[in-house]
Amino acid sequence: MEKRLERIKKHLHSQSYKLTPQREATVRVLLEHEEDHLSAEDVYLLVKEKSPEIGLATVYRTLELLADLKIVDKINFGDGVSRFDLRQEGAAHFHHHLVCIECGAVDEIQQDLLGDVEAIVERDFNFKIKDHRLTFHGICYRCHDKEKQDAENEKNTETV
Amino acid sequence: MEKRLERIKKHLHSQSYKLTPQREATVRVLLEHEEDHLSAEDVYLLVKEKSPEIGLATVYRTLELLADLKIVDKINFGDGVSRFDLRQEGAAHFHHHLVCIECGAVDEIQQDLLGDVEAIVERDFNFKIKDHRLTFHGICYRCHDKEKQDAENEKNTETV
DNA sequence: GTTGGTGCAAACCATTTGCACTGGC
DNA sequence: GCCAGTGCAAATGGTTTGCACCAAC
Repeated sequence: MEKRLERIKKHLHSQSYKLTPQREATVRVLLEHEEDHLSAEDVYLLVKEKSPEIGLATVYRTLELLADLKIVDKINFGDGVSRFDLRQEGAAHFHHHLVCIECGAVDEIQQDLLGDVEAIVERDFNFKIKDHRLTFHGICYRCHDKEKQDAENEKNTETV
Repeated sequence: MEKRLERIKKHLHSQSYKLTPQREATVRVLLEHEEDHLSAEDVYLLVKEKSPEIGLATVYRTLELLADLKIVDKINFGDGVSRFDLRQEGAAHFHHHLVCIECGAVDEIQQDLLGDVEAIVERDFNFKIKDHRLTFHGICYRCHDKEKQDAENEKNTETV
């Protein structure tokens, strides 16, 4: 954790930005909630728990800065808020998401699935790919299991 | 064109919605600008050219309705506005986009590239896919060509 | 003392909503 | 007459911005 913070600090310095206490607090929250796809507001509230004096605008400015530096990815699942996701270190590309349309859960797929697809796009469309966004919408394994479970329970109730 | 309008009308009727003049005007704009990835505001302005009395809220409500009925797809390229795209008739899935980070142009890929990827996701993550969003960000062939051209011109100027 | 960064409040802007009105069944 | 649909204006809510202030070099 500290190591990644240190690397982000260097990354900022390399572009003549400072890792101020506010920025550090924001980055720490992101590191501690790496799985969570937090919105700016979410980040703000979590930052505030430890550093109450910090302002919402600063969090927004920090997230924007981090996105510019490609330290985080700004993503959008179509629910009116931007979410921020730490990029895997060394990952050339954005990871993918599975959004559950039942419960809203968002799971991540780190593995690169698009190698072949990208080759096709670059060749057939003469398009130089720099990044991509891939999101699947559907039913996650939890809701899937739950549905089965509910069906079971239903059956048991009937037989009582 | 009329045929598609007719089918959309039937689609609305099948869910007990009417194709009012305002809705028809909105759908016509979408049909006439199928390639353009219009924002709600864009649609509104175009609708207004022919039907000045129409209100912005109505356009929003119509677009929302069309999205609910899966007649259009609501998409988001990360620039703060939702865009609306007519779904190809009979297309089970959303088509893909190539967004140019130089000139902002958005091209479409209709062909289905994700068959294999979807199979992997369904199997490995036990995730029932209902829809997907795939967007590539990079340099389009136009900007690519233009850069080459510019380099050429540069060279010619030098030798003059 | 200049400058990058911050906090606050106000501004912004895409989208949604309340409400009175209307036109077709 | 009822009710879906509409237009307008006001409200909403996430995000950005203006500005005074501060802390570090």
